[in-house]
Amino acid sequence: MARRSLAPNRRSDTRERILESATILFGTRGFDSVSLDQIAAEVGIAKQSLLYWFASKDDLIQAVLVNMAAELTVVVEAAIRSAPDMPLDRLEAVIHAVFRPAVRRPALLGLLRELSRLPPGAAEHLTEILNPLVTRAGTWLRTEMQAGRLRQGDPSLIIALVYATVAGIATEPEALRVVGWSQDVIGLRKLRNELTSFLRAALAP
Amino acid sequence: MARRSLAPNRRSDTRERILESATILFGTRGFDSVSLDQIAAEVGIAKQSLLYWFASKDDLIQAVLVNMAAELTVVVEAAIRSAPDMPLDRLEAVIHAVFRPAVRRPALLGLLRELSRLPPGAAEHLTEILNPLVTRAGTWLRTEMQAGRLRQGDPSLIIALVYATVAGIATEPEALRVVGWSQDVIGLRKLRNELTSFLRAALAP
DNA sequence: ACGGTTCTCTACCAAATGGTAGACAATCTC
DNA sequence: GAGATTGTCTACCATTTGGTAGAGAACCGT
Repeated sequence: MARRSLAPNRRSDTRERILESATILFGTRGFDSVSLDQIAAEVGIAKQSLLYWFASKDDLIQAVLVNMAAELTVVVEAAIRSAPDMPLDRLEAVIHAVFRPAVRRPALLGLLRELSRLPPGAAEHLTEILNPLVTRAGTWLRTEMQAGRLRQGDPSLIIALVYATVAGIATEPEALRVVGWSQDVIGLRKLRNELTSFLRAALAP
Repeated sequence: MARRSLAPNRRSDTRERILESATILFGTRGFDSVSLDQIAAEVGIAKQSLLYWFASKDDLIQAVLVNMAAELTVVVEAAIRSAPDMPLDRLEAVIHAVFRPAVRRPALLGLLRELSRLPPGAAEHLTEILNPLVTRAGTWLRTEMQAGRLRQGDPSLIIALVYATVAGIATEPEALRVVGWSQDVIGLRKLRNELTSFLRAALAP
């Protein structure tokens, strides 16, 4: 076995490799559908090595979720900071920023969806992490609405609607396949443009 | 056991009770996360009685999916037929019709989402059933766009976007909870109104 | 009344699952 | 160089899973 010949110690990156594989598998197939053996096989280690880094499957799930939340917030915050001031343009910038990682790594938003399936309380930690982002978006929407630069509406529900649209598009390739969409470069650009047009129209005053 | 005292024969409705429980469980928690034992327990029968009606778990899944597709098409077709002629009003009528079953039985749209998780090919049958509905919606959108009564865009992707929005809202109570939404009568009405406003704005010319 | 059909059940089973115990080797500390 | 630490592994284990075999009760047609 190739791995055997490597020095096993010395600051192994095993933990991160496990997180990466687990993110993809959990995000695309769901927590219950993916076994520790599968993840270990994907990484190329024994299950017990995995359990050395994460004491239990629940531990691994938590770590994967925290990781994903951090990654998402980084992407979104960066996009917000370097975005133009007009709300619709800013929205489009964020979508542009999120679109590539979202479509190329559907697991990220897929994990967010999996939250509903976690035993109640297990997602508390996550919502705490994501809450600042959500409340910031809420107040921002509110002020822009009052300034007449966005359509009037309930900011909280608007957030949920935008999220549902983006997450749905990113995580349900099957639905896109049914309507005859092709996942190539052209298709991706068309999809992104249609998504931004859709949301611009939905939010324009 | 109470059930024991009933006559076991005589046109039992066991099959439908199994389908109903399986729909709810599969739709809300996913296929892999629900065991036959759980479904049987929910129905109040032994697992082997379940396996008498459905030869395997895959059989049960297929039956549940076909059932769901039929139910959805009935609701949608009925709403379309008894709807006004202007496209935005018609859309709103369909949403009104779908909204109650969708939110009160998230399992229906949840099942649709689960399709992505099925082994490739297992969903073929379903897409065949739903395809007529999708293509009809596509041609309808196209003609309305040409008549200038809807915003221009790619009809197929518009369908996917609308579906993503509705399905996401209906199947992710967790996301709504995060933005502080409450699932009571008032909340439901507010959500429905916001959803229709959102989609009207997104599709208006 | 009685043989076949329908329906539900108990008793198992092999495979997969999450997890424990502990051996063993490379490395670090001193 | 000795001993502790770190990281990976093999060998198990109890439980759960989807599924089989087959018994037996209630009903049906004749």
